[in-house]
Amino acid sequence: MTYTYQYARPALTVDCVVFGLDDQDLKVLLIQRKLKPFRGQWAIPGGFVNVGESIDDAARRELQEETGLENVFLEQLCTVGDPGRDPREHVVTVAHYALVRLSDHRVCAATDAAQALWFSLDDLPKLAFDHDAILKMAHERLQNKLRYQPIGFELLPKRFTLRQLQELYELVLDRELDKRNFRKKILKMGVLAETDEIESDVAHRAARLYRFDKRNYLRLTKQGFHFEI
Amino acid sequence: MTYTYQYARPALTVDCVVFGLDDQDLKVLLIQRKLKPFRGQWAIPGGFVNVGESIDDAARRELQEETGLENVFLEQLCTVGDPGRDPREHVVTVAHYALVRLSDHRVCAATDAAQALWFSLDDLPKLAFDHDAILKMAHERLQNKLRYQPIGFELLPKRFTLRQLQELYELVLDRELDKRNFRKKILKMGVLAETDEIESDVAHRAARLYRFDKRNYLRLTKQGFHFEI
DNA sequence: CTTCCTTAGTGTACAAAACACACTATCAGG
DNA sequence: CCTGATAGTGTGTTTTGTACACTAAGGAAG
Repeated sequence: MTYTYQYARPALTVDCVVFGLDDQDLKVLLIQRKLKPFRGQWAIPGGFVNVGESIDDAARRELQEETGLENVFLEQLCTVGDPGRDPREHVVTVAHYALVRLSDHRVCAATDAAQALWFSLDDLPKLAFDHDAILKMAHERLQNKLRYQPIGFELLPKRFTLRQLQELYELVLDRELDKRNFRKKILKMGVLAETDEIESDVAHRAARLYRFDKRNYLRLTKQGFHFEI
Repeated sequence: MTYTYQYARPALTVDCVVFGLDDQDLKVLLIQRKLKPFRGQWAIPGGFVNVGESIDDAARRELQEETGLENVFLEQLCTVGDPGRDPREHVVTVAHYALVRLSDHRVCAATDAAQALWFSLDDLPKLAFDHDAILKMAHERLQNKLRYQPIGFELLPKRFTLRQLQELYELVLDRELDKRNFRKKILKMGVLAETDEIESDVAHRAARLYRFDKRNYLRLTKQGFHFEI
């Protein structure tokens, strides 16, 4: 079965840069390509958009098929379509980025890919296509967006300590933050809810666990509140 | 001549929301469609991406063909591809937004469109496709981006008064700003260069003309400076 | 030439937010 | 019960934001 059109069409794909936080290291999930071109090389997960499928659906489907990930934070990044970026033909891709709780998604099945592995951001292999450029854009977007949108929580367990949250910000923004000022600021916002639990299995005083109070965040946002670290 | 593929492909288009500032009113450039579907209805300019053409090139080409505009500020907005958005078939579009100096581009030729006209944002006609949603997104993006990127200058003449600049911000952000605080803030940034000209043809004291000092802005940015109103 | 009208251009006091900084409390483990 | 490690807390200083009103300049009209 083939499909014929009056004019030539670029192929359309979706790709997804998946970030995860692993014991104080920001990682990216890469897959090893099973098929040509760039067979055997590492790449960010992605694939072709089906006709009749929305862009968002396609991105989630491909992510699921290639890495097993579902129900994650996923957002569009940008669309790149330089004619030479795929050696086969003109392929336009809608790049996305995703944030996952590594604690929830320890294992990564890989049906369409040879394997899927987490890589530290400063120890990346050579990537297929222009995926290094896409990854760089995704990282910059994450750094920017983290400052003025409460998306960092997507990288942490549902319940986290203030220290974990601070370390996340220090890691992604790449600068140290003052502990007291950080706590003051984030607590005053009113977007964190104290839980009645404390952390366990630590060889020192256990810290209180908090959760992101999304309901209250949305309420505040409607009143003109603007999240910012 | 036809083109045949092994799998069905969505069609790929680019669209562009063009903003212009006309004597203290933010306007959008719309074209009246010559062809089906939505023939005769108003739409934002756009068209199909050619194979072998980058997304940015396609957007600029379509903008030129349908409105005559060239060398304008143009940036990607987002990509939408819900299957039902075009009645003919599955069409994915990469939406853009552009900012133009109305003073420089008074006339708007229209080769591919029946006509092109500027509409005030609060007096829009019914739009073809999902262009109302795209336009809304573009407007929100403009409002947000204007605050932390020096893109407002793209809407003003090359040389402008501080009052014009302030009015632009008041208009787009939809709130009043204090004159003295605004001038203090923007001048202290060091991204404006005083020219030796003053405005003419005004029935009151003429104001000094400034220009955006892009070179200095880039220099400051490298040193960690962050533009913000 | 004088007056009127309209906008240009300027500074200060107060409030709020950001920032720098160090000690005591708690808990597990040996 | 001592050690080691992190939790948790407040204050003073600096910087930034905000509110606010008058004089200067120049064209228009008489």
